[in-house]
Amino acid sequence: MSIASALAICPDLVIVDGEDLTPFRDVSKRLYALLRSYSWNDRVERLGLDEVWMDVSDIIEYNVELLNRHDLEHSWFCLDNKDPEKGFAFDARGFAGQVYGREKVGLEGPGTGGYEGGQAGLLRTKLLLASHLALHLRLKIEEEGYTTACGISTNKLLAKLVGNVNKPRNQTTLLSLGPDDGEETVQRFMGSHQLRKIPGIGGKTAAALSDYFISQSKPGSSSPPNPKEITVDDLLSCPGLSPSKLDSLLSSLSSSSSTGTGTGKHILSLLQGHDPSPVKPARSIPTQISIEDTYFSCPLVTIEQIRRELVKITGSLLKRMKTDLMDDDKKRWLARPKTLRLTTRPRTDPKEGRGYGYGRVSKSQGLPGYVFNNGNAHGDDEIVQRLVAETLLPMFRELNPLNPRKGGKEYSIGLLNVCVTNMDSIDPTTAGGGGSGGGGRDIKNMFMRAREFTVYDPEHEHADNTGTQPETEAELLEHSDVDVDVDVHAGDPSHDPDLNLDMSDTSYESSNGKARGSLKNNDNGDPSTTNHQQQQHPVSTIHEQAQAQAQADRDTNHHLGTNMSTNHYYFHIEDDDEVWDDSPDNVWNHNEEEPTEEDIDYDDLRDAEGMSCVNGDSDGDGDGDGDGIKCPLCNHFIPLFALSAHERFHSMEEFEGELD
DNA sequence: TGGGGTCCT
DNA sequence: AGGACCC
Repeated sequence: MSIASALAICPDLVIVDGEDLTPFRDVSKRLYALLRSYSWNDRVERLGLDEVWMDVSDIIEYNVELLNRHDLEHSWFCLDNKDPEKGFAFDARGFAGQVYGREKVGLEGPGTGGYEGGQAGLLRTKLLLASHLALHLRLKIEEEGYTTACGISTNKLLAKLVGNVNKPRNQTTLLSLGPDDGEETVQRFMGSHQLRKIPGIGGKTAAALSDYFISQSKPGSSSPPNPKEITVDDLLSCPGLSPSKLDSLLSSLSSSSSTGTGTGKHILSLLQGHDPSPVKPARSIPTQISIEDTYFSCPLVTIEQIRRELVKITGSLLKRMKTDLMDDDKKRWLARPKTLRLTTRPRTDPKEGRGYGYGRVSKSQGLPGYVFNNGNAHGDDEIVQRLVAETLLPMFRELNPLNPRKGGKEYSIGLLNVCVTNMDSIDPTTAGGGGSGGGGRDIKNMFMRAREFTVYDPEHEHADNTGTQPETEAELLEHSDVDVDVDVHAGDPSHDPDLNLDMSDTSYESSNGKARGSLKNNDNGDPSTTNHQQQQHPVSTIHEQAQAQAQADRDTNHHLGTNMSTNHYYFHIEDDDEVWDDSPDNVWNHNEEEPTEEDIDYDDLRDAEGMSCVNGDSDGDGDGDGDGIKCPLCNHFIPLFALSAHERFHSMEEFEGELD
């Protein structure tokens, strides 16, 4: 819903100008640092503010060796290969959390493909260990006051997707266990997804694929397929499907996908659950920093308006540069962007709304060196003014050469974005000036928040081929004529012991049934996850926590019926899942006593620096998206940025005696 | 409809 | 410089 239509519905709505994402970034940073501190290989990749993949295959392999199959119940998971005491006890007879595929069985018992069950057994063992590691990490994050969801699998794609299966505050391991089972499980899992749900297949690609499916299925049969509901299975059932066919289908898209796709071949392998992309090593320096503002409902028309906005934006940008590109003391730049980019979106006619990025145009230029001159007494203001006057405004005029159709000398600008990029990075550990005192072993200056995680085995990275048989020479010659083989018959999964743990954020359920939005476990005394117990009984408690949590999840699901969302508060949730259906009951359980205003702690709702949110866009087409909560008082969806304003709104109501 | 990001042409 | 993808 646009702000304009929100205002139409609710004229009293107070709109707060400009979201400040700083609090989100800070939390993100903290949790990312936490996760990173557990990694042995620093392969900890983030996506957005709230997702992380971790490649933990090294940790898993180490711990496979440690397993004592004669006493699985009392296993020890070692978190530090130099300190055997660092770790946690767990029960290796079963998986932690939920499992997709086969029954939920552990390493013992008949027909489990058990501990010594060959390659499949080994993979199962690794996945099982990863599930326990995932639980451990998730509990650590809960100690910080946040909840997560997590997927565990053998590559990033699968881990991310399977993390959605038991969405709120839970984890799921995708059991893909070898030639006899693995591919079946993976294909069954993948096949059930709508095309658009596959990461890497975005709106354009999904539309093209759907069109193709519809064109193919038309002659024969039945009901008119809804493009959005076409599944991977549907598409794969098209007889004529081949990589080259897909290539031509997608050729009109100038480029495809971020996963390095673009080719039909790649898309096909995605559809089969293959994803050779490695978890990228943690990066301390972003490749780009940008600040933008939109003026959708009230386009900027005068050059003076534009100048003022550019000053605001540039001021924030300089601040961001200092927090993200300087060392802790703000003494030294760790990286200097070399390029400055200005992007605008001339407001187009209402009809032309089409793409989300429609009409964006940009210009790049060198970033003047004076930007890095610090220590100025007047602060940044001079720098900002100068940059706007000397660089940004001229760029703007180039971008918007003449006055638009207004007839006069007016602009009509719906968006401004200022970006610094092309980082010239100064390696902190080798930088001349520096801290002799201690190598940069401090990771606290990283960003991140918690969400996805992965684990895989770099050693097998070359066997990219989950997609294509590692067919020796055929592989080498492959590029000569790529298409023919549609049946990218997966390689032997047991060949591919990559583990991929995907941790994704979820929700927080108020533990006492009272609708308080507190994020902190410690605040509301949730007994199952307190620090205290964990320290007192490290061995038994984590397992108990797992059990308790699993039981709690079952209870929750049970008494809530099929709708897991009731009476949950969601804190930063994924974009595309069905958890939210926007019906009012989703957030507020009418069976619960209606809260009075005193019961509602807006600080808590906002807590975590505003991490609370509700997913709005479940169809993934970009509409209705936005983070926020449903107000317990009026049941309206309140975007995060408007939360405090909304709170004020109710206080005013109360003040005026209109409430009640 | 928002305020960011990444990678690939 | 722009497009496609991600949150």
